[in-house]
Amino acid sequence: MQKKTGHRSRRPPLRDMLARQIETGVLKPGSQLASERELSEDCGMTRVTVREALQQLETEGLVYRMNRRGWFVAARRLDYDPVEDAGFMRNVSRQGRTPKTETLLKEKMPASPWLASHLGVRVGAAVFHLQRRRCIDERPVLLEDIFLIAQRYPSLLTADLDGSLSEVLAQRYGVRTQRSQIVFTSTALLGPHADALLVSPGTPGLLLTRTARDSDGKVVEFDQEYWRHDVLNIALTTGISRK
Amino acid sequence: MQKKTGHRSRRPPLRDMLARQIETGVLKPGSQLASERELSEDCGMTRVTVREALQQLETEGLVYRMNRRGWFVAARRLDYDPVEDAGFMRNVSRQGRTPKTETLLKEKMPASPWLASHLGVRVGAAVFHLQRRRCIDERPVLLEDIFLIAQRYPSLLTADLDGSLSEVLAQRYGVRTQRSQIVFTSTALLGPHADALLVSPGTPGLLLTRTARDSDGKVVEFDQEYWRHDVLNIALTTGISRK
DNA sequence: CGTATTAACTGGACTAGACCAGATGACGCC
DNA sequence: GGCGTCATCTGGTCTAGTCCAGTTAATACG
Repeated sequence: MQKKTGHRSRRPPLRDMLARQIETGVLKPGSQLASERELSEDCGMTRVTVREALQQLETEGLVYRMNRRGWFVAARRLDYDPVEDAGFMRNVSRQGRTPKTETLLKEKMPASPWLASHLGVRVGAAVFHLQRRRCIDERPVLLEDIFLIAQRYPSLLTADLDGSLSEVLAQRYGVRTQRSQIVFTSTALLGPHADALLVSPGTPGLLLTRTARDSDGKVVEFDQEYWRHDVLNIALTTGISRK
Repeated sequence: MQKKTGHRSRRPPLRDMLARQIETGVLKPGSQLASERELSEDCGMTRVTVREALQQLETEGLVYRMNRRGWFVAARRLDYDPVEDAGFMRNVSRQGRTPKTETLLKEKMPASPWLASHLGVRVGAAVFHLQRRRCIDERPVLLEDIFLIAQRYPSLLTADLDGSLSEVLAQRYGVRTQRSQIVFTSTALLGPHADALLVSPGTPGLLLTRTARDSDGKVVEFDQEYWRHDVLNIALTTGISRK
């Protein structure tokens, strides 16, 4: 009449072993694990079984993989406060890490129906599309697509966009965000997003959608950020009184 | 010199097929998919491959499984605003769904070092521990562990705890939350949490940790909520001006 | 008629291989 | 010294099974 003992036999022995080694610091953040084949030989199990254990640890956020390079121990998560948003660059350096931004794409395009509804313009209106990849300590963690109403920001694409976009908007155009609507959804990273973040398609991820508006309620920017799921803690303080 | 065509062969045909059927409404929310074995025969692939496709859809949040019962199409996600938190019961019914709460456990226990630091009491102090499971439309979506300083709430465990806890605290003890500190972390649902939510261990999940304080800064409650990852959208509006 | 048994499901875990494709570094050629 | 080639790493995908453990519904028994 055993209820918890042994009845699942020895299901997660590799997971537990690695988890322990990571938590006790035997395996250090950023270091590479042994290859799947080595682990399977050492533990006397199939590669399929090893992969299951690793995928488990991946969804726990303890390890991550780089596409055909191997498995690595995950670093400490970044705290992100969507309410008191300090901007990526500032937030990352404040936590003792090294941020980097690459602009992968900047283009002018006509608004699709979906985009038009988010930006509050008519379908087909000219829209700037920026795609940026951001890294922490040289590791890609986030791919973002930013959409702006082209007419509001003449010759925006000639500006340096590797820093803070909101600073550019404020200094060159006098536009300031007053209110942001933010939605977080857990999702999977697929196709191009997975490629750009050096993860394999299907890895868990976090989608942050942000609509920023100025004091007139006009859309300043519409933003979709695809994060690796193991990089971020969303931390916020709700304050003041409420009824 | 094909770059995207065929080079990964026909990798996600089943995933795509099911995703299309779900998005176009051929498969309706809550309905059960064909069994893994059936799918593998129909599509001429191994069960391993079928499972990979299903797991992919699971981390996307399009389908979910119940532990040896089968795979089902996921329902619409719930919007949750941590800032304007209306409470689980009210929030769920407001969105046209049916909430339910079960209290699985209520006990008095001594504070571990970890708990003590979160509650601001000394190690070993008496603490109430409540464990509740909450459902939407009869489906378990959330398991929460609540910890309270026992001394603040005499005979709390005799109260009805299947409703709003904050109402009980307000009405019986005059204690009101003024400020909450909230952290969201994506994680995996393991062991007891997975069992209670009828998911298989290792499924992606969302951990919400909340520390609620009153106007004196004293801890009202400390709370850990394990959510199924596919149930929730975290939606909030950051407002008012900031520099 | 109700209850207990059981058979036919479901997914969960695992073995033992195969071949493909991107990443990397050693090596040799110019 | 610099550059291209190529063998050998890595994980990614897949086949064809096996056995185990809960779930469920049909069935037979009292």
